[in-house]
Amino acid sequence: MAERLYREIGESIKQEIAKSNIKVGDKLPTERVYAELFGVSRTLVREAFIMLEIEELIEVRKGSGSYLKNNLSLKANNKVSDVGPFELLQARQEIESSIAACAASVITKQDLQKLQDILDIESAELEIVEKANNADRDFHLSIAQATQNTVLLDTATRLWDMRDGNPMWKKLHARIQDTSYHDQWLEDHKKVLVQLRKRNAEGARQAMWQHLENVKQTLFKLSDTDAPDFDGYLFAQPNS
Amino acid sequence: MAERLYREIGESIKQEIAKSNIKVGDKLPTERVYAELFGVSRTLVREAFIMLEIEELIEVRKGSGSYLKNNLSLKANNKVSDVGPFELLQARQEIESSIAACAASVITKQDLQKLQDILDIESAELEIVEKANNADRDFHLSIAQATQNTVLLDTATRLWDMRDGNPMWKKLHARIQDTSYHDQWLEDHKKVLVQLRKRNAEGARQAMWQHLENVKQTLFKLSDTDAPDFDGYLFAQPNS
DNA sequence: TAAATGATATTGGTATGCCAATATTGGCTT
DNA sequence: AAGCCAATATTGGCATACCAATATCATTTA
Repeated sequence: MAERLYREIGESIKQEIAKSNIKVGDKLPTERVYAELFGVSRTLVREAFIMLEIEELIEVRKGSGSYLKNNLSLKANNKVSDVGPFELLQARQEIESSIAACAASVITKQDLQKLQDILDIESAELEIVEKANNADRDFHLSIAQATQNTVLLDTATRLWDMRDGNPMWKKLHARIQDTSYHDQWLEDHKKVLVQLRKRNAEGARQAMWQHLENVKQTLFKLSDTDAPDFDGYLFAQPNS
Repeated sequence: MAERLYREIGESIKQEIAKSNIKVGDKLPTERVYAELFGVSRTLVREAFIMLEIEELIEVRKGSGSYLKNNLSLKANNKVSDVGPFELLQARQEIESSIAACAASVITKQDLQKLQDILDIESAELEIVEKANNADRDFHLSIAQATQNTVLLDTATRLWDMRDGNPMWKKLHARIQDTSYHDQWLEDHKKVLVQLRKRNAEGARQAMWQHLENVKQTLFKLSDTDAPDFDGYLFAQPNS
């Protein structure tokens, strides 16, 4: 529980909008109306409106009212949890290796230093799962950031959000924590950094590709040997 | 102006966090502290916190406090309209060429036929801008679909939504409609399809890369010659 | 001494009230 | 009758005050 109330109100408002026949550009009921409708204070409705505003669903104009900005049906709430870990890994292998190649040619000394720092943390905190995980994510996303292309960073972030929000992945990854595969991956990361230092685009692409190939193989073995409950998530197996 | 104050406060708080040495997981100063610091009411700070919470930057716990959830520096600006056309094209070049390579090895006969049909439409309706545009999108997204990887399709769709929702891109693209660059691009598309038919991954990658390179060059010329208002959107130029 | 407990402080949660910007209305002028 | 303008209503913006959950700490008790 402990869901924040403004989120609930926000979702309720979305439903109300969906039920009504409000079109894009139309004016919404006022904050006061929703407040009375839901039996809460206007403050809460206002907070919910802020949420919808940030989601670019509505536009708020002082003294005038609030207006529907985007079509609610295009929300495209991708069921993150429906994506299999291997399908996601396959996509990451394609995209992140390209990102690594792209980063290699434009990466700055500061970025390289930052990556080195992250690797230091990673090797120091290797046994603390939480920390190692964060360092892992930081390493990959920092490379995306080094491309100086916000779209690439945005895309990579999205892929990692998919991973972290995926229950299947958590289940799979939980099995690894005892083993020492993190060592292997740390070595992979180092190899990637070496290529980035050399500003070798194809080398970086290859190193990142191999790294994610290793991750795929590792997880595949684990899911294959003692996890029959991953059937149906294997359609995008390694080396497809 | 008319910027909503809570956004300003939110950005200020981000700066404060950046200046401080608060790490992920650490507790942030309380709402009251920020309120006094900025000389505003706690309500506003609270609204700013909601914004940061939705951005998944912080986590708010009742009675306890607010905590840094994600690394501030890795947060991408998801403001679609803020992304320059060339930055987006650069990302598409990286990602879509990888997608083409991936598709080449798993593409089905049906997919190939579908692509052929789209190209037929494209060449038939070449002069009808709207139709040509749709066919263009269909061609690219169908390739993504051919990978049989929903994450890749989702990513590609996202990139095209960014394009179509971008006012700058519309402005740029409007200049093309009179010219016959679509011919060139149709030829590019045909070359991509040839490589896909051969199931030549590297060939498909190269063809798609070259296609988007051509698009970049074309748009770059146009923006360079008679569109001084695209300054600031060119930081991700071709061949960076 | 250490664990349990209850009082107190801290912190986010919610409601109410007034302010400022905008929209609407009604009367006046032409 | 049409258009302008002022009075008024509507609506979101912001601040203050009090509530509830959590944390902290002093006291008690085994």
